[in-house]
Amino acid sequence: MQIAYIKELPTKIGEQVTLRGWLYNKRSSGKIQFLQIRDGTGVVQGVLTANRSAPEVFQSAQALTQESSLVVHGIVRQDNRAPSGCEIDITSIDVVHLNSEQFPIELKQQTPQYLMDHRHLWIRTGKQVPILRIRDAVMHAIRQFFYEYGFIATEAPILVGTAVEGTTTLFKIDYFGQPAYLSQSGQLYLEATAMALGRVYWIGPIFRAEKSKTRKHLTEFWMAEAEMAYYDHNDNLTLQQELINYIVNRVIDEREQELMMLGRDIDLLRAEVTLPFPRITYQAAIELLRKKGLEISFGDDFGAPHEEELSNHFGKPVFVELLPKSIKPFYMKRDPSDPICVLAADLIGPEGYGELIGGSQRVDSLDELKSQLAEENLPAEPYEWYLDLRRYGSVPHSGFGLGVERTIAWICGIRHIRATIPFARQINRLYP
RNA sequence: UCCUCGGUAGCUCAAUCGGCAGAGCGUUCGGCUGUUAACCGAAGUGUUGUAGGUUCGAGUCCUGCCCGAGGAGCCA
Repeated sequence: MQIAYIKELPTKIGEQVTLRGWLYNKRSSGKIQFLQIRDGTGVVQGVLTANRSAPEVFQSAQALTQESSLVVHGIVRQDNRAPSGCEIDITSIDVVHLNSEQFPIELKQQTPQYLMDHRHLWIRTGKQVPILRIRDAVMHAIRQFFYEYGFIATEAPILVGTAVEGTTTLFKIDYFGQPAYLSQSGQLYLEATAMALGRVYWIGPIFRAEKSKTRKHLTEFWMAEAEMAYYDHNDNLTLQQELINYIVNRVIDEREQELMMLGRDIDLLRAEVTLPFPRITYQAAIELLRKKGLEISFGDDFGAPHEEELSNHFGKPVFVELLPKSIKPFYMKRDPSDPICVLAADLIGPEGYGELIGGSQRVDSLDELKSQLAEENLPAEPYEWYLDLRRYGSVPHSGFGLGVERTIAWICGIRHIRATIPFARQINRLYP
């Protein structure tokens, strides 16, 4: 008897198969039992009837409890009543582990706190499996995109001695008696690697000790960062929109069933990522927002209502570019035609998912970098290695960072970012 | 750190003006051959977050504290 995964059952109609998984749910009508079996690839309904199944098999099935693990042998049968188009007529069941205690997650509504407290079990149920399968596809699509474009996968350290942007709060740790921090960005290191390898990327964990308490923030999250030698601001934006377009289309191809289980409007998603994405200068965005009655003036950073308004106005991911230097970090290159602004852009996601990407062309001259460090009151010494990149073979270069969890939340159409990662770390959440 | 709302059975919630602590789900038992969060019948389930205060009487009103949710700021 062949071992099969639930996802591939539609191609095995009429065949005898063995499934290895867990009991998701059970419904029984006395002489007929419906067993919802899951194995991580999907859910299928197994059927047992009193007069066709062996009595001992029928009886053992009656004793099964939610989330008990089992190996099921049976024959795949096409059935239009089943959501996946097929069912399995069970011939025998090997119970691997019968749960004697009640499974803590009910297939009903529960509070976010309860579910997050039981995250290790919650991830087995409902929408959590499709979400995590979509996360897998997003991660894979990012790697595939960069691989196809000839980028080199690289790494940046997680333990660092200096802050990248100075402003953001860092997690401080003790490193053999000297202070160290958990990285809030791999960017500076990727700039160095890009000078060695040309075009590089990585997907790595990022740590921010901000006491943010919103649906868009985690204290530990994943960022896909890329850095490209000889790319200018425009090259940067072109690459970014192609990446987003690629990710979304790949996920639709590979995880259409999961998106439908989440009730995602796939046509809308497809329409949102048609190229090119709109581009608006910061200056024009301010004017647009003021025209719409929002309070904001030049030099202000966007708040949530501003992002949402821009997002709704365009109905697509939108680049806001040429932002004031005053609200941006020291490493961004000034716009030669308007030195108040920098050659940077934020990509605001549609449907209110906030900033998906932040990127910029980097300062490439030593003097300029030194003076911008001084402007931010940052000491030069810890950045000497970074300054070296401008002393030896400096070239124009650009890069960006993509927030992986926000991207997943948008693609899934789920409101809160905490469900897009197996174990979210938030201001009041370090367990499980 | 700030603002708003909340904490009652294992879970989700109700409890009118301050007057006997309730229901659904889950669980257990019984019934049902096509259920999709199955359904029907029966049973058990409480330190009302916590510490005080007001009152004949507090889940309900007042104060402090704890915890949570949403949002702000900051950001991806």
